[in-house]
Amino acid sequence: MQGELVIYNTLSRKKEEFKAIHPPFVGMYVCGPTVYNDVHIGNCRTFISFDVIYRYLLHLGYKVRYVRNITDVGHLENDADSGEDKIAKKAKLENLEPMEIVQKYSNGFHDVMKDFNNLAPSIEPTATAHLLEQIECTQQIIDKGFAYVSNGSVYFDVQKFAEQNNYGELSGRKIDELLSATRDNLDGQDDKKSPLDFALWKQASPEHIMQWNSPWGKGFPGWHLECTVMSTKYLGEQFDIHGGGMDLKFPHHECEIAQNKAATGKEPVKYWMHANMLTLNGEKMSKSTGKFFLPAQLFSGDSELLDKAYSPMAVRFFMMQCHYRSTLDFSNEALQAAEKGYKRILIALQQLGDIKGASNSNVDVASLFKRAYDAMNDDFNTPMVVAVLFDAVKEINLLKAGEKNISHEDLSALKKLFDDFLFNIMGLKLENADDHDSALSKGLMDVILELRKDAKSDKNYAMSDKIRDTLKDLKITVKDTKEGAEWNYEG
RNA sequence: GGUCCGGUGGCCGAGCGGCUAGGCAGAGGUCUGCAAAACCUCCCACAGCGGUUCAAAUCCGCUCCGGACCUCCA
Repeated sequence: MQGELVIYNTLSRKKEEFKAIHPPFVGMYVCGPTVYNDVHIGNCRTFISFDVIYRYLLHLGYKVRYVRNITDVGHLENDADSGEDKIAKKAKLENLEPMEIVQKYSNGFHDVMKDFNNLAPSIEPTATAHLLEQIECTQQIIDKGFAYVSNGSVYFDVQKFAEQNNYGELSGRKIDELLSATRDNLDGQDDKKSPLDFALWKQASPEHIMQWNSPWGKGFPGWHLECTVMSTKYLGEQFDIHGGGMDLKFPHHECEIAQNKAATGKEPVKYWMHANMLTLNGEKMSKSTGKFFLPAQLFSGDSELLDKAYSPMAVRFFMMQCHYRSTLDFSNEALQAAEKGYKRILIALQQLGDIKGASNSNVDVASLFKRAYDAMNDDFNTPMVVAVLFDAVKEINLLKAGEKNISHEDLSALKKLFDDFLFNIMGLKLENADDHDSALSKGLMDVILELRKDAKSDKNYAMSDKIRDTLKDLKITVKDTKEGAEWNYEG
């Protein structure tokens, strides 16, 4: 393979060499969305980040089972809240069945994932389809003595668990600190022994629509439980990678570990990975403040905060220019910069097809490959890969200008560099490719450019400029080069 | 309040002890009927103040500023 892959593990707070538990198989679980609303672009960043990770592992030859759940049980705002859950609320608002809400926003989520060219996960389990397993797991934790029944609900006994385990190992929290932080927040938590305890099963009030039978009465599962149950069901009690957004680290992932260890006594996950947030004016995108974009708004430009529309691939490329563990600030200026840069790569790539191989080569393609692999192996450093690709673009332009030579072998290797890293690993794809490549467009453009060429040789520049300007209005750019005129879409 | 991150050139962002990040924007030049593109050159950044070191954007301390989590959240 291509060097050693190193991954930053949140659990150890260090970069660690990646060693699959059962090579060549890799199990990866990523927390998916709760489908009570449209996913916004911040949500998408996490899934794009893990898509790249998934793609790279596949590229390295691993057989990856990628599980990403859909949370279709409506959870409460917090454990003290006894009213409706989010899905039920939304259902009432839109006058739909809760399961219609689930379907509607699941569909929307899938569409958006497709827009961004994310690969589908291997398994996409839903919480409601795993209620039996969740009830079993709850019972198991009760049997082990780490949970208690209280008034029709079941709570995880955090302090009991912490006597023998390090609760807080992932997020770096200490029980005492957590206790002091929540001291003045005790209202409505009478059922719990301690404010730190979290629900495994929650009793449903009669008006609560989404509820199921259980040994403890009618209710619904706690939020953290589904991921514990579905990850171990499909990936085993111990698996390689668990991912999610930074904001899930505590309490969600911490509770998952606790549930797993309480149930099986084993440390469930070898590498915990967390993708950082997308910010807007330096602050996390959030629905409550109204500071966020929906993908649809981004693609249409329909928002006061946007100067124009951006294509899904321009947005994806924009995200590739930042490391997944850093926050990324969203701005028109930054997005436009990414859009232009991406376009430059695509144009160079298109021209790569016209370059002829020579007998000798003074383009060091091997070193470009090495740098790209080194970057990916260093905890998926995509911004570095992008820098390498821009260096490759420069080489292409020099080749085109006849200032460098390349052998046939290196030429196909150079093409492979882009196929591998830009398309297969970073998951970019061509846009408008169909239009540009259609025989009709090509034929028409050939005719038009031929006419323009005639005008030019007659020194009828008024005519040739008119043709160029008119095409410009149609978002087709014509450039005169030594080899004749070239054309491109948009800009 | 507690815990934890981060402050890099006009903008976005890598780097994290010595070696050019990169993109976008800007300036000059080459080329060109003119444009555009491309290429060349320039724009020598690391919040502030101390310290460690032969050497610090990179390590340590303090100060200032921003953010995340501690409740549902990607």
